[in-house]
Amino acid sequence: MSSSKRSKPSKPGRAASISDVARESGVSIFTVSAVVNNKSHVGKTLRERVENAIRKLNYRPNLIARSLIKQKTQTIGMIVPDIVNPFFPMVVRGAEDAAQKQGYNLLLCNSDDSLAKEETAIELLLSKRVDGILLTKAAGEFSPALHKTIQEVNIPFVLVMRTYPTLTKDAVITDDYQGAYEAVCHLARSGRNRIGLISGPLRISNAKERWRGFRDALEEKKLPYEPELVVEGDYRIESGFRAGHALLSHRPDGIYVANHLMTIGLLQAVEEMGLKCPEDFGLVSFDDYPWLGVFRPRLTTVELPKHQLGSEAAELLIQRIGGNHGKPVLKKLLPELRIRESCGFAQFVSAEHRRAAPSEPSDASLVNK
Amino acid sequence: MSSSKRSKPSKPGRAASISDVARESGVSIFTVSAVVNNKSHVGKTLRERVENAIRKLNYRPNLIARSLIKQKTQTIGMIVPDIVNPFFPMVVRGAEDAAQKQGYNLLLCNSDDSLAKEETAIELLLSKRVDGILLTKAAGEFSPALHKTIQEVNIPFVLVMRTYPTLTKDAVITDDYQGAYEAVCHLARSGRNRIGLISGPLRISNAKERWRGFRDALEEKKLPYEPELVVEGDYRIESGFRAGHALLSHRPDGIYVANHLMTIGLLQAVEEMGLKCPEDFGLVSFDDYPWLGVFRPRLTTVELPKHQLGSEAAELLIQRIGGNHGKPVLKKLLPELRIRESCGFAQFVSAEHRRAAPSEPSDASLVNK
DNA sequence: CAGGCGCAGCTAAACGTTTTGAAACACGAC
DNA sequence: GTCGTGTTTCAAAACGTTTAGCTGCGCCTG
Repeated sequence: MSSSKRSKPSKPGRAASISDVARESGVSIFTVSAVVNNKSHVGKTLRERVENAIRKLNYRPNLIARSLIKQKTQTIGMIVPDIVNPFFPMVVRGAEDAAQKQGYNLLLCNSDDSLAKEETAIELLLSKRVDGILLTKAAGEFSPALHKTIQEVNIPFVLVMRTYPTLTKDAVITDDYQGAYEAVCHLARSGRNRIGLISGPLRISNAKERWRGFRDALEEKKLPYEPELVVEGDYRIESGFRAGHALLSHRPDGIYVANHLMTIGLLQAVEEMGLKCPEDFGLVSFDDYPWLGVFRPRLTTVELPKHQLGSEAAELLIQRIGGNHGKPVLKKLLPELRIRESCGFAQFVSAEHRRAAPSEPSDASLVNK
Repeated sequence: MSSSKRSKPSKPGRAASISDVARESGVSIFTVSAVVNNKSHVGKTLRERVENAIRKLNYRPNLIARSLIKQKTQTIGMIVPDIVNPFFPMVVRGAEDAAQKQGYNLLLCNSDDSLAKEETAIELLLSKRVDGILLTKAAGEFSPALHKTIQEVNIPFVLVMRTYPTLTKDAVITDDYQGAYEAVCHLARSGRNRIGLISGPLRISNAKERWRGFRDALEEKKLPYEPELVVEGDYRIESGFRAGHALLSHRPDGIYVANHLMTIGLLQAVEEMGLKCPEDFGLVSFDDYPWLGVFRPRLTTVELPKHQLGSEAAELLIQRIGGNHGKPVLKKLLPELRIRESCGFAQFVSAEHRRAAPSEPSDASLVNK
């Protein structure tokens, strides 16, 4: 056709580019671009010529090139300790839903709570020029260099689920203090007075908060704080098992466990030791999951709004990306005590509690939607 | 300094670019690039000058630009139905581990088993020029246009967990026929002879395979195939619950459930109906999870190598990306029957089974090509 | 001292877009 | 005829890299 001046012959194996379309339809690159991003400035006949060429060549705009010039990748990086920990899939899903809705994609990394992996992941995400990062901090402290990088680099971070003291960044977390406080109060209400705690690693912010809530609730209820009834685990099953053995040997009559995985471990220890819940001790755990429906006794738990955690974090991040600068925000989501059988007295306490806080729809309905 | 010819003044808000480093250290862009990718051609003094400048400016190579010219993004797209379905996190993790190890990242999408979302996701990933796509096909058929695109586009696909008949692409799946077959044989061995099935959606390849395994095992064991004992669910909890009610009303003495989520639903139905497992019926479920340790009775399950599924798929994909063209491969991973209590006769059957099939070391060695 | 050969380093083209500034053209108004 | 005013289209620069091809330069060989 009219390819006299510039006849870049369109490399063989490659996908069609904008200039291929331009050549095919005999217009300039500019016009094709205008059609693709449907600006209004293009005349009807040309527009149709271009659209035909696009269909014919199966042209798909190269978003890498677009990212390069627009300095936006429409991608956000998300770093979680381990997607296999059942807590995180719902958080990631929340983030993905929110991101998706606003035209962003999620680049997912697992840190295994290792500082080295975390650092590698952050560096990589920065190099890939993601528009923002959602970070559930690995246990431990940033290296000074990384800390400085994060503070100075121009892309927004939002901390998810775990705060970090010296970082002036947004964070979306659950009110872990409140959750633990309610859990322990519930144990006390159901008549327990030697209450133990299986805690997460205390250098993780939410473990610390849950510990504080535990301690303050004891104090409030005028119950003793017995150090041998507090065991620090690492949020994994095995540590819950070991902690369970250690703790139960002191015969507490109530236990609050700071996450689900450790509860699984604890329950195995309980069985090995031939103890009964709720007869021998009351139990309140954190996090609710659909499969808890088949546990016996039915576990009383403090449910955290996992999906919301992810979606609010992503929304906040995208706001920042959009240029909303301003003071860092700390958003705390409210947990919800779900009273079932593992503390005994279900009927009585449940009724009392229900009066106080009308039940909200469960997010079990969110599974698999 | 020596910026007489080209003094691009380095935009304010932006991250340092390679030309900033070049200007700072008084060398050409080429030299900086050589240092960054440590080619050997750079002299010691210059190399140090450049390295200092890099540190000083906190330079981080822009991988978007690199991707554009290298025509490689070092990113692979992964589409799963729903990361919240507990089956998938481990698969995703397997893929991420393998990808990570070879310098790739994972862009994660959820399709919710919706064809529309699946199509959108694929189109987006193609536009983002990922180097390859890991796809767990949504239930149902590709649109003709999409099917054509996938076949013709130049980037490799690997199907994960679910095959698709008319697509000549690699696939990594589990041997679902074999798994179901073993599950049902185990039920028969433990004395059950009216065995029911709660199946997944039969238009999903693995549900069909599991159904076939079920049917053939019945035949092999000379047991009747009773249509009212076969209920099709959708792999979700709620459908397992409904299917359980329907199925149990016909009083089977054995049930094989095709996935974990439906098992949870079934168990709720079982309780509502006041039935007992394994006394009233034997149960074999698919997929194993840590929390199954607290279910009573302990469930006999067919475990699928989820992590391996993801990692092998990713490795295969990366091979294809690396230019290994060749006939599409179908890789089937072997499932593993884990006998516990939910069929009764645990001791006896377990011993018998062990004699029949001397235990092999791990299922990594059982991969058939 | 000419010729050849590496080597260190440079220039410039390429990757596929968006976007700026301007050209070409038509149409009225003065 | 001149001037403005749009409208439609274009050419070229920019984004931040990699890399092919080239230039000096020093060193060895004869």
